[in-house]
Amino acid sequence: MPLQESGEMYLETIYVLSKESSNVRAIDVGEHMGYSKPSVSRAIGLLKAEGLVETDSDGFLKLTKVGEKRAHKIFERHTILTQALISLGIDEKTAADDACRVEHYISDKTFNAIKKHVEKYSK
Amino acid sequence: MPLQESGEMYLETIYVLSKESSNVRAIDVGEHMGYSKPSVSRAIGLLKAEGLVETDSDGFLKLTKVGEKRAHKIFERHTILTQALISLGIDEKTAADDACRVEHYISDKTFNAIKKHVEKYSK
DNA sequence: CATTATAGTTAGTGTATGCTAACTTGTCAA
DNA sequence: TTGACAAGTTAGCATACACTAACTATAATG
Repeated sequence: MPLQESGEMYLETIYVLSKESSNVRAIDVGEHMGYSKPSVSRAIGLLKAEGLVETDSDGFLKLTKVGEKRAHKIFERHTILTQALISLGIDEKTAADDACRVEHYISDKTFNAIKKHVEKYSK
Repeated sequence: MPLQESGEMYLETIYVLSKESSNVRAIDVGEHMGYSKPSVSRAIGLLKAEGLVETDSDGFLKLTKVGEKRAHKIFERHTILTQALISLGIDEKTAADDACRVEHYISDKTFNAIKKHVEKYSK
């Protein structure tokens, strides 16, 4: 099943927090996203049901192989889109905010084209 | 109140259909969007409550001044974004589809930067 | 060991937005 | 005039996703 924007954001957050620390809990996800514990609990339950996230033996959140791949893809969209917007002269904050929404809505075709464009320009 | 994606899409559809014919009814909006009559009825009720749409004496849908302005803005985003994506080499259909989603999520800053970029390139 | 704090879950609410079923209303043709 | 169709509305349902309140379970502290 394709994730909605909401699910993708939770997944991406777990991915980002996992890069900073390998001990990521639901509460950290909630704090980072500004959501309540029950919202996070429910969302992570759905991600687990999709086989994207697991809880390890110490109770920390881990992405599965599939989840990792999925999150990586979303995160790449985020960074490339942000970069693309910055290169158009947009301030970092606005670029990141807009990228964060747009990343969930564009097709692979469009993303790849933007990516190529960014790579060409950054050389 | 800021419209959600849904409301913006209804408004934009009324705007587009109004350019083709001045006799736009709810049923036409529904057919164009692929939505049922009750969904359209409810959505248009909300747009009326926001003062963006009215029914004229013959029962046809008309945008108010404010609604027209709002719709025009959304439609401009749609056309410019589509153009921007096409100029990146994306096929028309994909460009239009992606633009149609993205148009609701980017800030004015970002849109204006993209617009400038498109205008520079098309010269 | 009891108290307390922390993390997580369960239960139930609210909003947005789609749907079907069924009703109303108005027009037009036989 | 009646019958039927088209447009629109009302009522009620489903899903997604946020919330608060309140519970459980686990760990830390005195």
